[in-house]
Amino acid sequence: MQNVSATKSEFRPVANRSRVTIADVANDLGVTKSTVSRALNGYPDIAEATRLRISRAAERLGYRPLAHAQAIRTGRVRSLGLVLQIDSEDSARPFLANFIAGVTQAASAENWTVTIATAETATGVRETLLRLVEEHKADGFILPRTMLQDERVAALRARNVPFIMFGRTEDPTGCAWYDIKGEDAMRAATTRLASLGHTRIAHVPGGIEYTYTKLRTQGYREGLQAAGIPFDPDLIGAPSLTQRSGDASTSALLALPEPPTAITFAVDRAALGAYRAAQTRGLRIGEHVSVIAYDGVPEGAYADPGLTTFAVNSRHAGERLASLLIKRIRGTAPEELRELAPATLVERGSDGPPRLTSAELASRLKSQSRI
Amino acid sequence: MQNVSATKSEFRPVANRSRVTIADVANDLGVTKSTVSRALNGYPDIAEATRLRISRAAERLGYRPLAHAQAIRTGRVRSLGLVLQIDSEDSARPFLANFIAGVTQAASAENWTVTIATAETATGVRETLLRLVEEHKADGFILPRTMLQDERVAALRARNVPFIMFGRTEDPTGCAWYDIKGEDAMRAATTRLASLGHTRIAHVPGGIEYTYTKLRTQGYREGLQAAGIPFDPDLIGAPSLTQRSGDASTSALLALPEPPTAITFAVDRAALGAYRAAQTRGLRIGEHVSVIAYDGVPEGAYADPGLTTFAVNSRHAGERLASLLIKRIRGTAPEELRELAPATLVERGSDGPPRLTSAELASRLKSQSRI
DNA sequence: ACCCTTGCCGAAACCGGTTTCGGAAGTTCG
DNA sequence: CGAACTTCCGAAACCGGTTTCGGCAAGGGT
Repeated sequence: MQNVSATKSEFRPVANRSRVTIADVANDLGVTKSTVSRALNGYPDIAEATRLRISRAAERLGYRPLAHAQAIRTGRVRSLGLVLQIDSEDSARPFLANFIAGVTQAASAENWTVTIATAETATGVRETLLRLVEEHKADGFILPRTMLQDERVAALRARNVPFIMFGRTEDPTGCAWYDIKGEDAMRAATTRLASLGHTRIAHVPGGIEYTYTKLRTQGYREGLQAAGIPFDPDLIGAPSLTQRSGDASTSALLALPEPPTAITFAVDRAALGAYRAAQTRGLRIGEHVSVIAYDGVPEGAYADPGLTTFAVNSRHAGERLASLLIKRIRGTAPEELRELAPATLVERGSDGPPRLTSAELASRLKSQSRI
Repeated sequence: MQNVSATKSEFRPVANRSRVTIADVANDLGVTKSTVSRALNGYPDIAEATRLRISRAAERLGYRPLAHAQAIRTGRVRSLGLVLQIDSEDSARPFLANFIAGVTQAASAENWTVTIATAETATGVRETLLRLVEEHKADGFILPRTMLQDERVAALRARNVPFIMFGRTEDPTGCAWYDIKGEDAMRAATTRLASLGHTRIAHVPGGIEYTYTKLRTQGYREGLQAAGIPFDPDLIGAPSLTQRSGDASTSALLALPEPPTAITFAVDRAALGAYRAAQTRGLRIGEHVSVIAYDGVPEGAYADPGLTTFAVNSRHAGERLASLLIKRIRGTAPEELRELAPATLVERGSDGPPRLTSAELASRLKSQSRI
């Protein structure tokens, strides 16, 4: 026997607890491993009485199959993969906890687990994804925040690895997805503002590479059209995902010769920046400037006035994504796994009838900036 | 052959791609599997030349060992477990993304993965933890937010499963940990306020069950003592973790006959509630009421004035926790795996010399409430 | 020249399951 | 009553690795 531990970098399991194996169950009953395995996995060639005896014995002895031992033969580790892109500062934060909770809960319900990884860049995400695929750490993947052209989709599609998107994409072939109808929400937001009497309604989009941004902007334009308001490209603000950039974007819109009296935001966080922009100018949100946003972040409730927004249930999204993905892994065709859910309007105080017309607002802003 | 798929609930892997196995590498070189395995795992009884040949061939053929196939013999799945408690609304949110990023990054660096799960209640967490242990889905666990008496610790200790705490606990036997010295931060916050001239300094603690709360409150009291200010139990506010409860807690403190002119908060979120409380009363944070908090949430930077706080680098915490845990799993004694790191002071505008004495503040508040 | 190490690697068992194959009983049917 | 099916389960191979054991050849000591 050679002394191995000197060079070998890793060693034996700390706890080599005598776990009950399938052989123990078999011995206890005087049957073979294969019978136990088939009984527990619901094969039809096992007598019902035997199946009962076996499952009771397994229960009694506290037998738990080892997922990775099964995996070696079945090729299935019973795990869902989730690779998150965590860039510098901003992004998906607020929902993350709930989203993960949803995913893991639905996975647990089927006795699956979730393998999570992160990367900072898009290519980093791709590499990580491929590493997990290579080592088969997960049987399928959830792809959050899909983009119009998504390299993750391409990579997984090419390798024939099951996946589901949280979001949509340009080329839907072979794609399963769950998504929130952000376009409907933005259309509703716009018509709502129009029926309150607004005619200068702006829109501040989110990150341009994402599919949802295109859809939400599209919804805004549909809303405009439905209300008979002509589209004015000047009223599309700078893309914003954070409070800070939302502030900047709003400020720019208010500096327009014909400033908007209402703004729809693709993202709550950006809308929260509008509060600051308004406050700086002595304007009150919901009176001088109406705002409707999208996401449903908790801070929106505590803003003053409360932010009217279309909330998405990200926990539920996580749950649906997990169970759809499990179905996908089990063989359901992707075309049958496409779900869209509405966002729900949370009416608070940030929208109301225009107190000033665009022209009045403009002159008020101009007089102020002279001070 | 029987038709099985009718009853069996799950079936074959979707993609049975011909992956290259250790046998392929062995055949390619005319050696045996065992030689390849030992060469790749750094056993000393393999000639250096052979090792080189083998590792090059493995590289060339694109061989990646299957973690779960290794696990069946080694008992190690190369995965870290993380069970999060996601309660109703509030809690650990802001750091979560960075924290997870840190954990997964350090794990990836060693070619490990992270298995994540969530539960809503403490007992749910325990059950989930035990399920993961039973099925050996992870080789060890990271326990965030440890409490003075923590049932997770007890459960894992009893089963001899490696773990590391993010935080400390009452009985440290067999425990490894990484933690931020919140007590030092709160002491520094208090002495800082004292040296600015404050004498009525309050403290709003966090969740009482957590170890960190006890430590931070203790730090506050040490700071008081160092400044020669007697401790007044009235100045310990109601425990707060959210903006809303921070508002309430601050309001209660300001209603005191001798209100504090400065407040230390165990948690940023709660401190953000103080802004609201102050605004309602026509008070300005950093002038009439000074505030220093702890955590370093991004919103603090955008508050007006910016929140002075002791920031914790939760990403780095995640990294350290992951690498310490891996060491623990590899056999290092827990006593050698205990790290404490300081929080770093971020000076912004929420603290300053008292503009009013406590008595003046009280009378101003009283006159106001009459209106 | 002989024995004893030592270095290096092959053969085979093993880990904990799943799956194939075939055969012994029991049933059905002509 | 015998042949042909069914039903049900055992034996053994298999999955992709790791680890034990032993043996051969080269090297070293006397």
